[in-house]
Amino acid sequence: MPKEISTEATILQAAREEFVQHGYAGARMQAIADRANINKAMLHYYFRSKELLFQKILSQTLDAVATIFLSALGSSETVKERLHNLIDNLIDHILHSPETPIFILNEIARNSQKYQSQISNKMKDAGVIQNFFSQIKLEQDQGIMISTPAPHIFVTLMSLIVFPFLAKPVIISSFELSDNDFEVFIEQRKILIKNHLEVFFIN
Amino acid sequence: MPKEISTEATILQAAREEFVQHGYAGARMQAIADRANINKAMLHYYFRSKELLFQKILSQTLDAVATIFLSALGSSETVKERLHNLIDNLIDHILHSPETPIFILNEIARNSQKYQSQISNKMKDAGVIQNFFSQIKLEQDQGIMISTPAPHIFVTLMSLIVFPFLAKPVIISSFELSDNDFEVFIEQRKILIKNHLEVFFIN
DNA sequence: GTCTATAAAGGGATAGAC
DNA sequence: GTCTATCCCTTTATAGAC
Repeated sequence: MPKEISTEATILQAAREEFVQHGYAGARMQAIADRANINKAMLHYYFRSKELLFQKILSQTLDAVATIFLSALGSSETVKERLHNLIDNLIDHILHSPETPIFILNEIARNSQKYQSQISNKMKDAGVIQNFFSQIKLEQDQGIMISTPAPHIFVTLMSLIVFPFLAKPVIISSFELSDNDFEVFIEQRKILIKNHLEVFFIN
Repeated sequence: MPKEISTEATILQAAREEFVQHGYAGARMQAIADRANINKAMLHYYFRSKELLFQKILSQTLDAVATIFLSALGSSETVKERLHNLIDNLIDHILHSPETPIFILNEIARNSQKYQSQISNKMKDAGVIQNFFSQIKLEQDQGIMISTPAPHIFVTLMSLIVFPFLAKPVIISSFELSDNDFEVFIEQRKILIKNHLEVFFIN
């Protein structure tokens, strides 16, 4: 059944664009239908309601991010190597779909109790974060890393990686950058962030 | 006319909470009226429309933030002193109304062309940022600071300050913090961020 | 599976009495 | 200034023909 899959995929892509751009409340089923070149009735035929369609999109988005965290932090490399992987892979992912961060943070900030479990499940999956934090503790005990608490290290890293995308419109406007300039700016930050992380390591 | 001012102020406070929590599209005039213990008609009596009421709130919010930037970055102190002021004052302001960042970034991200001018005007007011960037260039020439481009320094700082508030729901959930734990976490970051900034200075 | 037409509810805005 | 009632457009969702 190639036709059905194609239609469903088209809808999902259209819905992703609409939800990500306008948020749940601002998204319009009519707009999704227009983007997908079908009519509204088809949306309800494939996905029962706006809410269910949204859940699908959010779930997909969280899965994609979780996969990156899992593969970067869940390896058996050193902390520094894992962090460098996370920097490169997460930034590349967000460069490819730049609205991911604001989409995730927004809908969670506005409806935390509702999506709390989804986030927790995906992120805590296989206990990767806990495992990673143990590795940090280990390297701190070995004198390879300084003793900053792991949550602070992690939040610092995420701040440096994610914030520029959240503030993209302000950055572009303030520094008068084109979209291409912005990508260059972000590429430069990969190196800058890695340099920053050196403060957590001895030597 | 003490009564009118009080009612207007009550509405503004109620509107701020509703808009900040749900965004423009998700906010409901009925909900604002309920929060203010009045009826919908009164909202339209004091502020003609939802759009105008929203503009008032956004404008107030941007003004408050702009004032902090102006006073911190516009002084005649060294770059380091100005940055330390910005860290302390901005974090204190956001601690007091934690939804400020997501409110600003969101509505701008989703409607950049519309509020572009507002942001630019407030932020570029009196050319404070440009003046501050000149001071950075000066201290770099004097060998006090390393030669990282000013925009990167600025974005790095803003990332470290603002991101944790944007990700608050995720942070609270991931590290199982209470609201009070979170405030402690943020207070710790004031020092941590200042330490981080040392990488931009010689010695 | 796909369409048109329409039901049903939501939500911003106003009229008009007091 | 404040309230009730109501207008009317928007938007989600469904019925039913093809």
